[in-house]
Amino acid sequence: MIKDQIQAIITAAVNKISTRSTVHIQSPDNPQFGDYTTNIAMRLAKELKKNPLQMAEEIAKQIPKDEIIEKVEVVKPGFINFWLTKETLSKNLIQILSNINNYGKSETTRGKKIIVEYSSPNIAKPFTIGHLRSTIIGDAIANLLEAAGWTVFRDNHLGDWGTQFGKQIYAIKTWGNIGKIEKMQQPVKELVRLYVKFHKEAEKNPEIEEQGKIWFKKLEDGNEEARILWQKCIDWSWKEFNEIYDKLQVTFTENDGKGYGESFFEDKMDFIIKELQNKKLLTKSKGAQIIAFPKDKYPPLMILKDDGATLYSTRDLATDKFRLTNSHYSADVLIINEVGAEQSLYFQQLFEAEKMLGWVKDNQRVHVKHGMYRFKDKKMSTRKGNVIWLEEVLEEAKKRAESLSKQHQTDATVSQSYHDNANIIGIGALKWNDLKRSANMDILFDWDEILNMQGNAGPYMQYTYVRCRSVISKSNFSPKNKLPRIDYQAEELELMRMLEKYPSIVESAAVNMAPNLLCNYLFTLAQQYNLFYQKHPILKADQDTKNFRLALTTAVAQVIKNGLYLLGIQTVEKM
RNA sequence: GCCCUUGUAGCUUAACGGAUAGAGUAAUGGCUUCCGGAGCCAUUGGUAAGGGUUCAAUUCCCUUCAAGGGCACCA
Repeated sequence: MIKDQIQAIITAAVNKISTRSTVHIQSPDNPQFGDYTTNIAMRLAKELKKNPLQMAEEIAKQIPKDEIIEKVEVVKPGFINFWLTKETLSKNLIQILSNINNYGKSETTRGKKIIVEYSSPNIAKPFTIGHLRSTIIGDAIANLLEAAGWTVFRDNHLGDWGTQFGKQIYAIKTWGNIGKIEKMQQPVKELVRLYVKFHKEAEKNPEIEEQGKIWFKKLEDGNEEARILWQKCIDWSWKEFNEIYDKLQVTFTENDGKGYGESFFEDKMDFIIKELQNKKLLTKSKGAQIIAFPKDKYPPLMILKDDGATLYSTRDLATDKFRLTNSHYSADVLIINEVGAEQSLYFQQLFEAEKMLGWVKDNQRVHVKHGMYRFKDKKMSTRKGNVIWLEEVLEEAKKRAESLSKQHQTDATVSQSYHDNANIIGIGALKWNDLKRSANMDILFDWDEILNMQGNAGPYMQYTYVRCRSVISKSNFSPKNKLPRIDYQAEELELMRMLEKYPSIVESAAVNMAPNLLCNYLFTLAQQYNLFYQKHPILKADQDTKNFRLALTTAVAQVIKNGLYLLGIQTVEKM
């Protein structure tokens, strides 16, 4: 990509003077400072004890004439700013038109393997707005990494094992009616009701809590009744999950698209315990088996309960062992978990344990954290039955998208296509809202907030795309491999400069695992296009100008569509 | 008690140690001959407080205050 070329040119120039510092280039926010800028002179000036401005001048002199650089400028404290030639921007536009999918891919990450684990809902628990974050963000990150050249494995670490099932089984046996649940439209709702009841009753009577543990032990020991009930819970849950993933258009690649749930590792844990014992990492404490960390870096991590039953940590270790040793992946595969920030400490413990085991190197395990949805007053909690079901949110999303169309509909066809697309637009609004901010921020649960349809919102992006398409469809424009030479308007030039940044934005969103970087970019691009659109006629312009503006519009549309696709957001052709 | 995260306009938020802190929303006032008003333009308004490091701090360090999360038999 062009950014790499600029970087190479400047690095070569700087190396003639000193090789002590690596050159970083960035795109300044303010266009008056050029397309790219570097602060290398100021950093070198310090090391070489020279005047930064002089240093900058010296470096600038070393920069050879190049066909992609129009102008080099040295500014105040010691910035060196670069402008691209119009030919470069124009050629770049043609590249976008010819093949957006391979446009500007980086070679540095090509083929590197990475496992992205996301969504990971729990069986027999509600698929809430909370799980939505992991699903949406994880999916977007996986897409971004793929676009940046990685080989991505998409895994869903289903919570289909654990003490909760002991509780669930006890609850179904005590207060539930299997035949009745079987016939229900939404069996999971009933399972959750029973789960909530369990916790209520357990507060009054601690004996019940014990029963939960006993039944999980039975399940682990292969008790037939326990196994049957457990399997039923899984089947009931999958019915619901499939519907949701379908609506959200989210998919997984591992284990035939179902992901490796915790129960897959049920028979792979003994091996882990043995390895831990052999490496003398297990300590007995209050009857349980724990990993203690040197110098109490972290609190101890429990591996086995006092009754010998496993915990999530045991299963997670088995999961990662599988990933690191299975030939499907590779020993240096990067593993990232998109999981809520409240599990930060746990993941630090887990990663530390894996390092102590000698399994992974630094930075091979990554926890991508996201903040939680919060109510103003109370906390969301499955145990207390205090949740927002995702289905409810998806329904509301659709309703809001529809009602907006009623307010503004101009004719019957627009309205009709709008209703057809209400789902896509509603879900787009929901996804965009989740992706547009840094993931680690908490989101206050508020319908108007999460289903925002105006301004910096999903529909704004989709609308801009639709309008681009509409303009194009009213002409018989088809992309050519040469653009007419015209005098660019300021808004046009700015759009061309922005378009050129797209590949490096995708790369940095991928590397930083931060889809919000792409959202920021796409929104600014759409704003810039809308500004241009209001100011300059396209179809009424003279032939050359019209062709150029149509090419520009097509490129913007391609980038928006491609960008939204990477975010997991669909576009529509009419709305 | 200890640990982690977060404090930016009324509200929701952006900013890779860099240049004049950028948006959305709400409020007010404008803009529909044209390609689509889910839009565009303008105005008002901001880095929690106090120190420090740096040529340069919203960003790094320290203190205080505030919010959220976590700290072994849940995940």
